Amino acid sequence: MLELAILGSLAEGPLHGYELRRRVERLSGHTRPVSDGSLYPAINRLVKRGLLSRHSEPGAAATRRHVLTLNDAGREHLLERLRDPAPHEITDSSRFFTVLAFLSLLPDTAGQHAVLRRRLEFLETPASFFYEDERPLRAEEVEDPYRRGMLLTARAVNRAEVAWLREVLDGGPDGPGGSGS
Amino acid sequence: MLELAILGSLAEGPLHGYELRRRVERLSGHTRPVSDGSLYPAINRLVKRGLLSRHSEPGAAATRRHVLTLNDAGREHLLERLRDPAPHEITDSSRFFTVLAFLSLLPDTAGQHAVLRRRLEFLETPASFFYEDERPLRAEEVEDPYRRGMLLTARAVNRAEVAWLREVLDGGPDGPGGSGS
DNA sequence: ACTAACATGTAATCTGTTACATGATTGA
DNA sequence: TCAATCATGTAACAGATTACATGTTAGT
Repeated sequence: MLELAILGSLAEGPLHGYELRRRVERLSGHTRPVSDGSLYPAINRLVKRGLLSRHSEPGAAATRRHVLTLNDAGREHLLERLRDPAPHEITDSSRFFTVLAFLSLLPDTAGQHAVLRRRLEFLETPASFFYEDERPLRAEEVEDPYRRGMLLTARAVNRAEVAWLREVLDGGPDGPGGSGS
Repeated sequence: MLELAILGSLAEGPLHGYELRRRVERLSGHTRPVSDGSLYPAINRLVKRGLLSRHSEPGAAATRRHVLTLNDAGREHLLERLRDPAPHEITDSSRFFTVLAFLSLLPDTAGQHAVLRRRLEFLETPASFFYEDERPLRAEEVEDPYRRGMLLTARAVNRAEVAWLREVLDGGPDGPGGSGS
């Protein structure tokens, strides 16, 4: 996931590691710090795979900087990942949000909407959080007050995201269905 | 985090691994599968640390079962973790929800509310998601439609959880402040 | 002199995933 | 007989964290 965030952040322009870290942290609202020990090895993996180019530059205020550029192979790889996210990138909210942050990079609205539809479908699937033994769980039947809170919060989250997705997909100002699938 | 979920699930009664997996998966609304490769090693770590006791039992329909029991040391460890969660267990929603699922195990309302207050304080802290360069980010100024969606969804989530926390902490039917701190 | 921000890395360790490996019972 | 469910584990690998390690520049 860090790798996707790195590739996406570099799609907007070259950055060096230190600045890249800030961009990636901003994606999570600065709630998930990115450590040196995960950032630099991730960068090196991407360079080794030929997705990023690295060239040195005299540091602005300190040691030499390594400016990272997303090359053609990297851009292609990024677009493929965005176009066809893995199941857990649809299912896990924090991963999905990383995909969403860069979804505009896909050149066609149809491709963007296809991803949003997968998320919507997941959110509307019975059998997850709100379901217990094949039937919907009602807040009143959860005796534990904190588990009730989990349920209420999860419902609110679900409703808000579903409403937004529906609006974008067929109620938005661009007209229903976007470019279609 | 898996370990906390295991300890918490066993606090309600002894279980064998296979059943335990289902309980743990239920906590995430069945959106995060727990693999054998994470479950059994985690159980073994907890047994090795002396937090769980394991005794064999003839399997109901298959191989022998290993019934796991949370022992005194395990219960004590669990209560300590619930009473004083690590920073990222307050900050990271999915981790916080795991804590929340078992928070009722803390014997005093004051201790429970202290944890909820930490979460509330975090959610109300400016400088996270909604903030950019020291000032609140407004949805209208986010040009990217998907990033705008992230912001709107995140706000809705935040509002719902803050409302629930405030209600529990000082507007709930138990009266303001619980047992106080 | 010291601290913060800039700047990049490695090593040990932890936690998790996927794939591999085994084996019994129940129902179609 | 074949698939599903029950039941438990290991091995290889991936990814992240913390701590360690180094070095500059700017401000107090």
